[in-house]
Amino acid sequence: MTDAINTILKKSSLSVTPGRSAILQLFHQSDGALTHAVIEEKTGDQFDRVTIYRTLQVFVEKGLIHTIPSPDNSILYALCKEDCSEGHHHDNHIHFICDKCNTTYCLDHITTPYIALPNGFKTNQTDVLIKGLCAQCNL
Amino acid sequence: MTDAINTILKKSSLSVTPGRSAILQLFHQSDGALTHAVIEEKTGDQFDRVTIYRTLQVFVEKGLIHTIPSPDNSILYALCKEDCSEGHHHDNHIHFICDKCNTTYCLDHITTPYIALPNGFKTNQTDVLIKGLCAQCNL
DNA sequence: ACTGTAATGCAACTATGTTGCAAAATTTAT
DNA sequence: ATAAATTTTGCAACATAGTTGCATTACAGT
Repeated sequence: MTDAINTILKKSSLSVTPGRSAILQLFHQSDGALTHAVIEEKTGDQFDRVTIYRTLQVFVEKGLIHTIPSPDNSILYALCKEDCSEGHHHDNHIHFICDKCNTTYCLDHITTPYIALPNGFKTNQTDVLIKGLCAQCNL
Repeated sequence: MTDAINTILKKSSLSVTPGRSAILQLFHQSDGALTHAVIEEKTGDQFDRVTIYRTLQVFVEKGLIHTIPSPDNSILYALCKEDCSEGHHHDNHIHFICDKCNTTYCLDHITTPYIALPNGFKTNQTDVLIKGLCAQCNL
């Protein structure tokens, strides 16, 4: 497992450090998106706050994770899929936040719809954020 | 002008104070969404930071303004339209952020599309955030 | 104008995020 | 395997955002 994680890091030409391995592994182990605070907590305060911030920054730059605009304005980070490359994110999928359990899912297989804008407006990127109940909480 | 603003405040059963009038007027004068920092600046530091925070909170509660999830995670506030009522926002329109001038527009006349979710998922609210170039910057 | 209620400003505090720099760890080359 | 060069880390300090309690002040209704 750790080997696979480290291979990903090397592929992105990042040096392998305990912090980066742990954080990337965390992402691969979780369903949903993570906040800085959650990462700090789940890594058991082994790593400095600053290290986590910088690690997340680097991961975003290298196309390993992407940020999700959230309604309560805490930055969410989630794994990118294969087609995200360094510098350019293909982040055209839909994000779903459960009102009950507060988990954020990336619904990768659902792509954002085309939305016609008024004259003169040009779309670069479309983010869709749906709030509601997830399959687990909707039973 | 100020009279019209104060009438709105009274309709929402809010007491009329210089701060509330000024801030609500600011919203009615601007095209796009505003951040706390911008409001603080545009009111010329007449009002305490805390007062502005509390005013925005009250306006959101009363359905006068709504928050917009933004990609850079600064909280944006924008005027609600007629059909927003106390406690329940009908915030199903599209938000557009210009990459160049950074203005955020509420495209009220364009409603969010229906998006089919996986089995078990239930939609409560859909937010759409489009980034690109606005009519002014796309000339 | 007076009184009860609500809003304001101040101070202090928490949370979140950033920057510079020395120490430590990782990588690369030998 | 070792040493040099480069990166990363942790610490300290700082910057920005947002919250809370409380005394003072302003507002609304009579």
